[in-house]
Amino acid sequence: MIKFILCSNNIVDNNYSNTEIKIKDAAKSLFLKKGYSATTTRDIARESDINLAMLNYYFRSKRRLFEIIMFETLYEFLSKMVEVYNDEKTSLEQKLKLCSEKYIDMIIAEPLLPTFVLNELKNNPTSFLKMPTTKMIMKSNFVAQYQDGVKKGIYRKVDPIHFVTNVLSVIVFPFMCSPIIMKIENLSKKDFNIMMNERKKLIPAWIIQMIKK
Amino acid sequence: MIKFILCSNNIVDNNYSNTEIKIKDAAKSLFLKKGYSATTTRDIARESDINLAMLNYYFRSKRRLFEIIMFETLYEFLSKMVEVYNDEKTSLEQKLKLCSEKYIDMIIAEPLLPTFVLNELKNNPTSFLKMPTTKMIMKSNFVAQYQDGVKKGIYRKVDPIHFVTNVLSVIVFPFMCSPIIMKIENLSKKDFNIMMNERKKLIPAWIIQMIKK
DNA sequence: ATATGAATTAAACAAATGATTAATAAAAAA
DNA sequence: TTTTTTATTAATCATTTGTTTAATTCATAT
Repeated sequence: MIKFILCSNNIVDNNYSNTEIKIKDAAKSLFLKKGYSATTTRDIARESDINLAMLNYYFRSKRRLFEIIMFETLYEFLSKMVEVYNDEKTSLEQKLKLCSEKYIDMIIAEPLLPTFVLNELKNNPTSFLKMPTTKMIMKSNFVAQYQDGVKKGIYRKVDPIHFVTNVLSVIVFPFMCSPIIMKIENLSKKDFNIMMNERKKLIPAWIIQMIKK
Repeated sequence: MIKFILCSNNIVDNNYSNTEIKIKDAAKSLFLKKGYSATTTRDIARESDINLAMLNYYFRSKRRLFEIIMFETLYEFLSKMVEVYNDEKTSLEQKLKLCSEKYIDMIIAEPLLPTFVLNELKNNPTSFLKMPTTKMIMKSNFVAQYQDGVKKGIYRKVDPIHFVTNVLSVIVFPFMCSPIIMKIENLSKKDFNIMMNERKKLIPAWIIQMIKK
């Protein structure tokens, strides 16, 4: 029998088996590290310490297992993002600070995620299409507050998509370059994370300077 | 007999055969589109319209073919980058304008390159290690000019690695998000490129605002 | 024209891979 | 307990994949 769950650390009622989680956790780890094609079903079976046949028993195929993991990962990630963007109580500047902190923490916890997602997305943009949260970003309180600032003459006017793109760029891209940055600056993984943590304070200031008149 | 050449559009003396180029061009296109693992030798043979055995005849293995292509691609890309950074005649602000224009043009011409490189790099950082140009960026005229501006009190002081990272982030990252941006903004590929071309002018201004006191 | 080496081809090989099967063990329901 | 459903296992299948081989064609130099 095949069952569906959102993710291993989920609140929803779970009567799923233990091996099902073991498979998903191992598969997610391997997919993130090596990508879809380079990960074999035997890799997953070995890593999760289950019998190879169990993968097909629970998930029917490697492709389906991948799609479930991709969906859940995206959903979890985007949900957390939208959360900050839509907080009614915080100002734009507070949001910038909050999302820098939160996103950097999130990516430090799962540094392979951005490259993985953007890479797999390129071949199969449909996964993202299904995400309800995707389009919400441009209609978020965050964007509204920026546009409000433009109206009031506080901020320079520019298409909000540029604004949002810039914020995400300076937050996410450095992680995708981590191998390069670590190499040219001779940093350990720990050093690199310190550098990223520095950026939590720097990024909000940079963005404000970028948009302030 | 196996011969080595830098790239198909190279100046160096070429007595390489036609099929060798055909293989490399097809392989590069496929590797960029699907990644190393998802690309099969038969894919490459079909795309380049050569016999499967010719791949091993000229390049000995898929892995070696990939590494040659990766090296050449990186070399070409980084060379062009360093070129702008080290121009003695231009000011920092001019360099910002020039590199925005040049890099955006480069990536529009080969939009899959950044994601491909950063993704494959994650598994195999050695390819980048071999690049002589990598470390040069931090010792470039570009960085020196920024630090000079800091000394003169014109620019805010921050570790140059942050400065360089930010510039590259706002230039490159949007391309890596192109599927997402196109989706949430309902853009065609053409529209997206128009948006990227807009950024050629915007980015230098943003960066200056970011660093100027 | 002929001989020699390079280029090309079709066929095949061995290993890897996604998936299935049939038998067995464990758990749940009767 | 017995029966029935669910979970697990080892073995196997059919393709796919990277690579090689042996034969053949092509080009060039003698």
